Amino acid sequence: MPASKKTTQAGTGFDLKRPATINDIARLAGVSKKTVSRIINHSPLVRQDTREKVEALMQEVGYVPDPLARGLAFRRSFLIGMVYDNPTAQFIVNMQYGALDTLRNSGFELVVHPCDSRSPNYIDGVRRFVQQQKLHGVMLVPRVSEDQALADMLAEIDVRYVRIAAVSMDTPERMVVTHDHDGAAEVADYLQSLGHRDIAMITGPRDYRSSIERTNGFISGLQQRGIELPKARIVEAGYTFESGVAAAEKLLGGKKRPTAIFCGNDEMAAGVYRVAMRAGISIPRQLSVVGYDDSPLASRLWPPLTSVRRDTRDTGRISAAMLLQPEDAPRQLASVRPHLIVRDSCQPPD
Amino acid sequence: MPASKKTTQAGTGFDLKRPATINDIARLAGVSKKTVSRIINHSPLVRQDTREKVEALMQEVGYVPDPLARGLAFRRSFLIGMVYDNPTAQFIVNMQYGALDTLRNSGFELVVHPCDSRSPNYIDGVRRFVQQQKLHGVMLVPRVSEDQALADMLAEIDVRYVRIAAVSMDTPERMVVTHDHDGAAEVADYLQSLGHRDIAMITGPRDYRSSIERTNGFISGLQQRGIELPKARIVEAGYTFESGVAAAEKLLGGKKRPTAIFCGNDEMAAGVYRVAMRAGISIPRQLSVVGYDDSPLASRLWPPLTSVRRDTRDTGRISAAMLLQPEDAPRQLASVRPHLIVRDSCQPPD
DNA sequence: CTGAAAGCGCTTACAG
DNA sequence: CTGAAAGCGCTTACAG
Repeated sequence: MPASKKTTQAGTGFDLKRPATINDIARLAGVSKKTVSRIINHSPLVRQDTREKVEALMQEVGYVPDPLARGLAFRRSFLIGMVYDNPTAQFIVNMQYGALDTLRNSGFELVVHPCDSRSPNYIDGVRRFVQQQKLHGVMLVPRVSEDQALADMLAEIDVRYVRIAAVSMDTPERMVVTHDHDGAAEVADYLQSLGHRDIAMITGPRDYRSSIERTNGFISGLQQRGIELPKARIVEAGYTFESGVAAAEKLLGGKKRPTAIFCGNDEMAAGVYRVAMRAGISIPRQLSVVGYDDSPLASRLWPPLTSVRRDTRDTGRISAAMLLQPEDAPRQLASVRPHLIVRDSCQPPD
Repeated sequence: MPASKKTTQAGTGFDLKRPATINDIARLAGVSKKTVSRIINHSPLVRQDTREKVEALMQEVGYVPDPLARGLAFRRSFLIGMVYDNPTAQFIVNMQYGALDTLRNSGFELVVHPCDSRSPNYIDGVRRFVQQQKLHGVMLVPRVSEDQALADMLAEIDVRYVRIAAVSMDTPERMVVTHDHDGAAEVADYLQSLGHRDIAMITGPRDYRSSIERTNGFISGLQQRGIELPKARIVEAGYTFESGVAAAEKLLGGKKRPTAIFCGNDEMAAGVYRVAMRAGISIPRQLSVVGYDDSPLASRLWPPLTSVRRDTRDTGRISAAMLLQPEDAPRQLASVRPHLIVRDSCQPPD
């Protein structure tokens, strides 16, 4: 079956079986292909009426420039890469949706590249990916976004990138900052306002910047309200459900239990729920719990989990938009702010 | 900063700043570029020693053919598209991981394309995506995989595709079948073996093939064991948590409650948990529950949910592999079989 | 088994 | 503001 074109090409007497090329447009419009090229690339060096005539023709014929040919000539493809190392599924998918929101109808497409940042040569893998595909730009999602060696490599091969991270760690035009410090501080505020004084925290791994920021934000938020978070009340875990279970067992197995626990993400909060359930500790009556991420899991749990929402889709949108901006665009750091979603997992202590 | 090559190119005296091209290889090897091209494309028409010499050189220089140039000449890119319409995040992500498992080091990359199959012109959107990018092939994930109009469009524009679906609905080389009927039948077996007789089901939407197969598989599985599933015990929902809640309220609000409920997916099972929790109905003591998907949610819930696992990552792997096979490869239908994962959400009825 | 010529559909560099 | 020539890095079609 031959490739066929649905578009009616009435008026031009033009009805090829194959897709139109820049040559067809040039011939039909009676201009050189260079002029058509200028119009494709939004060069200002085209007379207004010429531009309009050619654009009308392209519309009518359904002409779209071939990204492979353009990519070959430009020495750069029309692909945006998204590089990440195993965040939760919902986070990845939201980031992809967000990026695609801005890529849609831009002529760019999204190529996904999960990788294992603990593997010794993962940076080489990313380099091959970027260079072979001649990517137009790369989105770096936590936690690979925090790897300075990766960023250095990308700078060295001269490819644009955007890093999504809890705090700024690069030039402004390369950063989207998620302010995890503030999200955690808001939790501190909230728990204090409910009257909690003996509070604990289950943190993510200490080599994740998000984890450091959430921990420090929580500690300093409490401090500002006159509450100390003793070392013994801070347990490090691995951002996973299972590690949350283990951490909760430590915190809830002692003689004196905290009245509230803040978890570095929802998965670990689910671990706290599990332990509380098994131990017959009632949430929120005997124990208040707060998570971070506001994943779907938060509202599936019982009682529904109070959690810090991050607008991941929006983060993806913004990141992709930064990569599409012209090189000489005003360079400013982008921000996405977290905010607390209150559900039923907290109440004042007895 | 100039693009740089890390690879040492000792021995050849070859050390360009730019990546090597087919011309460099040809010149250095003392053969024509056509011969190099033959080697790249694994043509048999090359003498063994020529091949070895050139391949060694390519290795040494770190030469990789430019996919943009190859794509332009072939009139087909080295991109695989994945088209889907809003399944759960974990399902999408696993499918992507699976596809990337087989694409890794193949020279192909994965381009993602979520879409809204209820939108009137979504098929047009997919067509533009496929044609503009000159995709090498397309993976169709449920439920868009069930849309015959979409498949027809792809066949018409002559692009390879693979449909992932509950049953075969296309030529064998275009199908990966997930046998949802059998998965549901296994649940029927299991519940019957526990002694349940008054059983209910919450189904997905009736216009999803997966939903139809799971429902029919469950009904006929029960029938084979001598158990009828009355119409009143079948409630249709929307594969979402909220719709699961609503369906569970219907089933659990009546005078005589079923002793077991099979849900078309885990999200709806979580809805049953929610209603049972609120109504003080104990799972599994007073009510057994089974889900489908074996999502992470299944093991986060309390009690952990018995569910049907589908090997989604494997499905992705197989689907991508089918798209990479040569056109003339043996064409046979691929299968992925579901199986029941027993946890703590079921027990014999009182 | 190997190669010289032409072409894929665009853009860059230069000229006017 | 517009265009003719050369080139991006490959493959196809043809010839030997």
